[in-house]
Amino acid sequence: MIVIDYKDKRPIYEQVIERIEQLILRGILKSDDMLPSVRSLAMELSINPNTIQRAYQELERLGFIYTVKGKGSFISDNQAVVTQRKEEIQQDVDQLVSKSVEVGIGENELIILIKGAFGRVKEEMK
Amino acid sequence: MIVIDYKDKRPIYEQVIERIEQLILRGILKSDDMLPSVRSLAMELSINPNTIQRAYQELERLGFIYTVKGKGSFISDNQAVVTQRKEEIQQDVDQLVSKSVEVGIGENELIILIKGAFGRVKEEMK
Amino acid sequence: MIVIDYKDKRPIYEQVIERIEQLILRGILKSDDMLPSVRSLAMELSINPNTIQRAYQELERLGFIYTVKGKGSFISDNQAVVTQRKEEIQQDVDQLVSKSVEVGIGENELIILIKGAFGRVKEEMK
Amino acid sequence: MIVIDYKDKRPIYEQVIERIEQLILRGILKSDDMLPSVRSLAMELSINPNTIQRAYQELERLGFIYTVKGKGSFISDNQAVVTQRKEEIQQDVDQLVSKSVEVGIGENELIILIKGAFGRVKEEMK
DNA sequence: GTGGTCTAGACCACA
DNA sequence: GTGGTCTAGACCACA
Repeated sequence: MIVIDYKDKRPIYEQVIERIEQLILRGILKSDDMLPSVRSLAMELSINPNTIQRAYQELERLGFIYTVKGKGSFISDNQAVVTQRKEEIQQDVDQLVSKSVEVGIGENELIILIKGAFGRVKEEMK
Repeated sequence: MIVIDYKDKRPIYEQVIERIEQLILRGILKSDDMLPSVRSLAMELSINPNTIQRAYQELERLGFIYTVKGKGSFISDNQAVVTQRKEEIQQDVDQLVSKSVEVGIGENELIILIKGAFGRVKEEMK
Repeated sequence: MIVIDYKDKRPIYEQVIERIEQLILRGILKSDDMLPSVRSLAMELSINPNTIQRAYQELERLGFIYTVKGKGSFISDNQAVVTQRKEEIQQDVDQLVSKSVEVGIGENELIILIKGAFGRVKEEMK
Repeated sequence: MIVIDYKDKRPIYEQVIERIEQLILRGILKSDDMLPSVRSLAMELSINPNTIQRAYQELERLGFIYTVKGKGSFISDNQAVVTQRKEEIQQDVDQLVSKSVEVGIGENELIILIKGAFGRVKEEMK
């Protein structure tokens, strides 16, 4: 389920986090589902256990998973990811608008770009 | 004109690049204007000349400035920055839309967020 | 495998880049092979790690290697080097022909020079 | 007659040398023609007299001009430039062939590229 | 004066 | 262990 792209510039632990968030978003991992153990996932992906450990710690800090000593790590609440992502999107929108204004792209022009991008996504889904 | 933010996580050389791009975008630096010399800017910002050197070399690679050995560095074409930024915006839009679709934000909802952000920008400018 | 020629006027980092490109071209370094670490290669060649670092970063920018933080640098695609070299050759040919025309060397005369050079290369290979 | 391109990466003195060589090759400057004085050319091009001085010294070293104290600098022999350029071309050909062999471009393929480039030059001249 | 390259060595994030 | 950034300072070519 989780794939590491070594040609991706981001650190591996970030990729692991994002992939797990995606699996939660898509409903593949649901509340109270158990995650693979640090060791088994590290083995499966052929990466250092420390890296998985770090990813899990970060996911716990974000409130997306919880850990029960001696039992393992579990998905805490799939809604939390949605909430956090929505906040990120709000920030992305603000940055995008600032950047657009800087180069003279106005509200209407940007909306056209947005509509175009949605059109493409819909095409792909067919 | 150029300010370094030590709380910013990005490397100093990247901040320098971005600040100079901004000065070009805003028309404060125009074609064939001479940039401060590597050494003088390093002194002014109290950072190492190598760091400025790296920023300038990157700006040259991007085509935003050109360098004449023994003379200095000069703004090459302020239009080049606009063009590159517009390409970045196109990419940002695509990413934003993908991310929105993932959490169930549709076209209309996203456009409302965009309009809101533009409204805020206009308020600030007043 | 990599040799620095201190009599060569070109900077060391450029020589390192070219040598690595050659090793890729000759198939000695293949896709996903790990390059020596910045530090170890620096030690081996008795040059500063920063200089190797610069060479590797340039190779990454050119798309010939990719880097995974904390893991190392790897050959990305040996075909990319061939493609880029072929573009260079096209440019070299154009320049050579312009230069030849300037001194009155025509098509047939230049082709004779080319054939002579190929003859010599074949001799060397025997 | 002489134009400096500040966006050219080569040092200014080299550009001056090349431009003068070109004027000789094209027969615009002929044997014993007087060159402009160091000072007047520096003024005309708005560059440092040291730079012109260096270019003239280099041209003298190459045997393309000669200097008479108190009189000025003169074209020595327009044939000398042709001879030197032909030697350069021989070297360029050797390098080009080596580079071609490295990427698997053979004699026939390279000749086709050469013919193509000559075709383009002829087109331009029409 | 200007930029370009390089050394020596430090500290950081990441695996 | 790995690469990434930065400092301090030297020496070079060029104008």
